[in-house]
Order: sequence, then structure tokens, then C-alpha cells
Amino acid sequence: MDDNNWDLYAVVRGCSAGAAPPVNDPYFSSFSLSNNDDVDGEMERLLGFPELMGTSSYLCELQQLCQPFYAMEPDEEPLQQQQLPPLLAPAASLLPAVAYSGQSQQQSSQSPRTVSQPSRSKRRKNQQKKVVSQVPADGVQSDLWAWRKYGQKPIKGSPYPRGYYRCSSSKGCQARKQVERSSADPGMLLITYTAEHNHPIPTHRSSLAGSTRQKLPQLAAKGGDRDQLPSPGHPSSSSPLPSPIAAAGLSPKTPLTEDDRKGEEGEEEDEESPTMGNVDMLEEDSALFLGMEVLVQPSPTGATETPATATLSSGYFDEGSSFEDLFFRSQWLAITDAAI
DNA sequence: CGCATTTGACCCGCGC
DNA sequence: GCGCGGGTCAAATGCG
Repeated sequence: MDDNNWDLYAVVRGCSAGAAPPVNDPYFSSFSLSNNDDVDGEMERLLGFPELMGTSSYLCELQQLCQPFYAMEPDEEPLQQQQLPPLLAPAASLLPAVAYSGQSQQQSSQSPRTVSQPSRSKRRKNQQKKVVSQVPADGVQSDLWAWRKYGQKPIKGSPYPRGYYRCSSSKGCQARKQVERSSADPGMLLITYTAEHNHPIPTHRSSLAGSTRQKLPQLAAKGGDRDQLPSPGHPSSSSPLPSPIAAAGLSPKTPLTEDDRKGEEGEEEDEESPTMGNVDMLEEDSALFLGMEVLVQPSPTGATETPATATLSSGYFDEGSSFEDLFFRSQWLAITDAAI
């Protein structure tokens, strides 16, 4: 367990990169699901979450839940996923995610995109299933997966840009993630996961191949003069954009080392989230996991629509750490299982 | 040297 | 059929 802890711990911490979400954050006090027929199953699953947490049986469930997300065959029956919400999923970070269909894979990052060869998603946009989670901007965390940013675009109707990330843990992984700040509530970030990971969660950096490098936002990168760097709320950070950033800025990064984290804190988390002690990270994450708001959205177009409504009081999980422990453990089992 | 990020351009889906 | 908007690619650049 120690070993696992090590990895998980590292991961978790890395995940919390930006700053852990406030345990008592009001935003975290509920789970919301869109009422979509397709996801009824998931919904029920989630709805049953509380119960899950309360009983030892949830370990098993967690395990199951986790599985679908990794090592899942593209053509695998979606059903399985539906039955087992990928808790660990993208959000491994602890976002309770909702499962969605597995037909989301098209386009591999390698295929050169040519006109005749649609590397891009051929499938109708609105047919892609997505899992949308809403998290407080100041509580942004990343998940256990390694994400690499591959684009950012301003979204019509929203003052904030949307950042596009793809899983960098595995070359063939089609998992993608979109991060944007909610225009309705700038304090919230909308993270949309698309497609599933087809590999186990990376346990440590080595497997992530340099996945996320933390660069200081301020000057960072490229050309040197980025006009808009992510650093949302910090005026000091050069962020011409209103605060967008974050959206994109919040790059869900890969598990980082503490050092990395440091860098990240400065950079990503914007808004008011003072960095929290590492020590708190675990709890924070778990809290996040417990209280995150999840929206299932079958229809892409409307990206974030009204969710639904299954509310789960996070009250029970104040002691996130213990839950987390269990959670990760089961997660680990699932991982190994799938991987082996 | 390798990898991540940034960004403009390109492509495609969808609505009208 | 056209236009808009979203999503992805790929070159450039910087950092560890």
C-alpha cells in the first residue's frame, strides 16, 4: 500500500495542481446530472453514490467504475461504461464523472489530417458523448491523467477561451478534455471530457514522458509574447484576456512533482486560490471528488446545459481522506486489473 | 534534446 | 448551398 500510496499520492498531488478545492466550498455540495435518457443508467449510478460511499460495497463499485475508463476497448460495449461510471476517469482527479459511450474515438493524433482522410471526428458532434464537470475555478485540479494542451479557442458567447487537451499518457489514447470558464459563473470551470482513455492511469511521471511541463505563465513560452497567457485572475500575470485563461490555463496537467506543482500554482490557479499546503491536497482532492458537480451531456452543442439534478450532499465526506484512500485503493486494483 | 505550450490556419459539422 | 463556429493540426518557441 505504501507503494501505491506513493504513486497515488504523487499523482494526487500533482493533480491538485492548481490548488485544491475547498472542502466546504459550496460549489462542491452537490452532484448534478443532466437528465438524459442515455445516461439514465449513469445517473442512477451516481445517485446511488452516496450510498456507495457509505458502505463497504462501494469499493467494489469503485473498482468497477474505474475500469471502464481505462483499458477500454474502443469498440467495447458502451453498456459497460454506462453501468460503470468512470469515476476515475478523466476526472480521476476525483471528479465523479459520468460514463458515456465508447464510440468516441476517431482520429488518432497521429493520423495526418488530410482532406480525404478525416482524422477529425467524423462522428457527428452531437453524437459524441461528453462528460461535463463543473468545478470551482479556484479549486481546479487536474486529474490523474496526463493531458497535453493542443489548442485554445475563444468561444462565441463566452468571454473565456476554451482550452483543448488530449491525453498524453498514451499515444493512442483518444481521451480529450476541454476546459473553459463558465460565462455564467466565472468562478466555475467547465471541464468536458470526451472519449475514454484506452490505457491505465499513469502512475507516475516516468510513464508520462514529460507530460506536463509547468511553465510559468508569465512569460512563458513561445514566442515570447503570447498575448494571452493563462492566468486568470492575476493581474500580475500577463493575461490580457479578461480572465479567461484559466479556462485554458487551467490545464489539467499531469501528475506533477512537488516542484512542478509549485510552478503550477503560480500559474494556473488564478483567482483567489492561495496555494494550499501539499498536505492538504489529498483532502482537497477528495473533497473535490465528493462534491463535484457533474453534468452529463449528450448533446454537445449545448455544452453546458442545465444539468440536472441529483444532488449529493458532500456533507458526508468531510473526511475525504479516508474515502480517498479507499477510493484510490480500489482504483489501483482496477488499474492493475486492467493493465495486467 | 525532447516535450509542452501557444496560435494561426484549416477542416468539418450544423443550422439557416 | 452558404456561413458560422467549434475542434484539431502543425510550426514556432521556450524550458527543463
